[in-house]
Amino acid sequence: MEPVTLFADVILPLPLPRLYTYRVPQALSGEVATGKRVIVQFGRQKIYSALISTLHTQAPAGYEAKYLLSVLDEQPVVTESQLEFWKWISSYYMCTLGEVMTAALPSALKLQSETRVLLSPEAEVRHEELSDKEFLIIEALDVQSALTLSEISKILDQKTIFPVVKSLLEKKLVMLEEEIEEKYRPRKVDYVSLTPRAAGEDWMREMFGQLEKSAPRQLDLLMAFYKHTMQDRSLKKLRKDLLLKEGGSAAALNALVKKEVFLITTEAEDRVAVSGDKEDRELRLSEAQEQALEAIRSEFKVKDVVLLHGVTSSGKTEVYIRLIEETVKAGRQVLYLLPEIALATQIIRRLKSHFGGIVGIYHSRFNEQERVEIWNKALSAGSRSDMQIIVGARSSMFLPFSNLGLVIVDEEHETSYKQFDPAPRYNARDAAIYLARSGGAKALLGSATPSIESYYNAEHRKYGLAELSERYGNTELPEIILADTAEEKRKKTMKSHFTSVLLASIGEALAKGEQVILFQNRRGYAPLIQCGTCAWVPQCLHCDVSLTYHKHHDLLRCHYCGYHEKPPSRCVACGDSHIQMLGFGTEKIEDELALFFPEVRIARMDADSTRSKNAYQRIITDFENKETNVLVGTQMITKGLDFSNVSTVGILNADSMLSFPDFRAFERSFQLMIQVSGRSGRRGKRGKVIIQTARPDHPVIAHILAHDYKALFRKELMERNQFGFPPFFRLIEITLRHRDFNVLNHAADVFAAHLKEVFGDRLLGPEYPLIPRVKNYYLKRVLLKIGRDSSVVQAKSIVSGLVLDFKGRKEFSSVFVQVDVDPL
DNA sequence: AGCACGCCGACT
DNA sequence: GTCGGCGTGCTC
Repeated sequence: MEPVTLFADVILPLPLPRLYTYRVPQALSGEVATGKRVIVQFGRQKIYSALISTLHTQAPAGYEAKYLLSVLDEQPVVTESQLEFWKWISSYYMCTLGEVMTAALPSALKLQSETRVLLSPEAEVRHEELSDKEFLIIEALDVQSALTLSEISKILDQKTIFPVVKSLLEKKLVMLEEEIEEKYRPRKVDYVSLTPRAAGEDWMREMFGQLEKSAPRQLDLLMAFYKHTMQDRSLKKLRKDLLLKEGGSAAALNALVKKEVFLITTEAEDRVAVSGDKEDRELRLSEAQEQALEAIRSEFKVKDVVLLHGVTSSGKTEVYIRLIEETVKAGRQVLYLLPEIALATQIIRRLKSHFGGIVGIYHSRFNEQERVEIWNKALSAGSRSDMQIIVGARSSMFLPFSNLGLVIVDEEHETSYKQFDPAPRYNARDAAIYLARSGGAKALLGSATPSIESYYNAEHRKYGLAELSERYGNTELPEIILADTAEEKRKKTMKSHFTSVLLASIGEALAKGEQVILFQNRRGYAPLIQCGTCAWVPQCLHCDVSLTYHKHHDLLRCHYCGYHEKPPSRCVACGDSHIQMLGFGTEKIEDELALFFPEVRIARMDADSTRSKNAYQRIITDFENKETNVLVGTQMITKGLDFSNVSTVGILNADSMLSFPDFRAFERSFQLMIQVSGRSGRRGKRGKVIIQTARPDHPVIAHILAHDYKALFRKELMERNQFGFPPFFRLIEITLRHRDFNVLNHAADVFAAHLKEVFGDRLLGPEYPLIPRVKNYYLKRVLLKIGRDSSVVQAKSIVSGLVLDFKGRKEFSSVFVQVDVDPL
């Protein structure tokens, strides 16, 4: 029978809109399968690892397909249902499958070749025929057998190296090689065991005698080995490094290997081996928690998604643990999503102590090797009890689940669930719901301050709803006190950025040995420095933003591109030396507080102070252990932290949040303030929250005072309906980007005009965003509002078509078009 | 995303 | 004159 030729449509890890078709060589036709990685050549020389999306026998028309070079995997590394999920993300969030693949696969599974230049074996170098540059390369190749293109670029100190390489190729002096290598390497551990010969007692006795006389060090080593294997008879081998640590030298060990006493074997070892120790503490639910749990269970009978609205410190985690337990018992996997994993050590600790070794953690701070191991464990978890529970940040939803039973999205309102850059610009909360549905699993969203969208869905019975309105241990909700900054300014009772009310409360708490959290949603020292005479403000060279002053490094810094410069001693515009600082950030609060309370230990937690790997953990531990008394921080301190001794929380500037120019500003302000407030008061003691504001009668402040989420929800809903925002309308935001201001403006006008033809007044813009220039690119933006009654799918396909058309036009081909579905 | 081809300015 | 800059188009 004539064998049929197979063709594979593959996904390349590149932002390309289509799949590419390769011919499967007969020899590999038994090895290929959907979800396996293959090596392909793409373009003139580059080699990539691509992923097989589909196999078929349809030879492509119009071009000759290249052959696949090899198949990398024995078993698929991506499951069919994952591919399905990838396709959904790519169509819903309007990005390419390659972009999804790039985000989803650990990068150690994505391979790319590097071009290396080698000396040709038949090369006859005649130096007089070489240019200086060619000579430099040949000379370097004498020392080093191969050079990468970037190394050559360094040697020549120039970017364009191809002409030189090309000329060397033509002279047949060098050749090119594409090097690709598997990045994942299992960790190897050496073990020491006895050779079969050494197991015989007579032989061994003789050996002892010999060693005693001539090689005491070797004898010591042998004795150390015996000490362990005697203690535990089942032990046949010892880790080499541990054995050597007990005082043996490598030389002695090698000698014993040579004498055929010891045998060294190498085994692969897990990096992410999880300890199985769990504390089996019995989990006791309060009556309220039991009721919530029951509500969730009964809602799950009729709904796939349930929203758990539980006030701060109502003990949502215990409810989650129960549900996880039930799912695991039923033999299914659980995905527990957290907005930012680095901030969730407390929750992980609790899960680990309850479930032990079946909890796997996956997040961006793990190294590549560890991520591949977790990936592989999850792949095989269907059959084993490994990694039944995965805790992770948004990227963990891309792991290969085979039998997902429950997805928990904790703090579902958090904006960090949305990936902004690069594509795929997905919202992990929404994608998780799709993931759960498609796998027949349930999804549980939890929050003390649900997003308006989720609560709306719950009210309209799209989701089920469960409530937990009582704090655990019956602690009362904190007392909220308003401190009117406008009034205190008038009465001159304010000290810098602190009202007398706040200062008094801080002093009171500290005197009682209690801890204080201060929240200021702005990092740095002063967001603005300004010339007192001419109002000149230093700006970033690459972005249209003013620079923020950071006192610690004495630098003005751009929070968009990282540009920084020394602060000027006099005004650059008028030469006056009267430079003022306006506004304040966490750094300044920390500084000033030290003046009012010189004996108090203050810690600061923001993006600047947690840059190093363990800084975050250290700050938390110090605060937990009461090494520090006051914690000053940005929104970072609102996420998933439980402290038992905090009695007082201060919100330094509520107004800056409320006046943020965005339709979600009120929702976001409410969420942030309620969440920080929730950090105060524990163990039966009522906490206290001081909100500093110049607008004490602001409606959002009133909702916070009353702890009334539903009132905020109603009010917001009315506004959203009136102005055409989610949940009534879906948004698609399209940003155009170009180096040239005029090109950008023209492009934006043309682009918007096209969209307007179709969408009419549902299209807003083009407008400059808040920051109209970032990293030397000018930006312009249009916003598309799609009503609930019209088809989003259709709208998206129209937009995609227009974008493609637009990109095809020569004058605009250099304009970057970025589409963001459901932007935040 | 790379990477090659092709068209214009500052230098041997 | 060419070298080397970057804009444009293609990759199965």
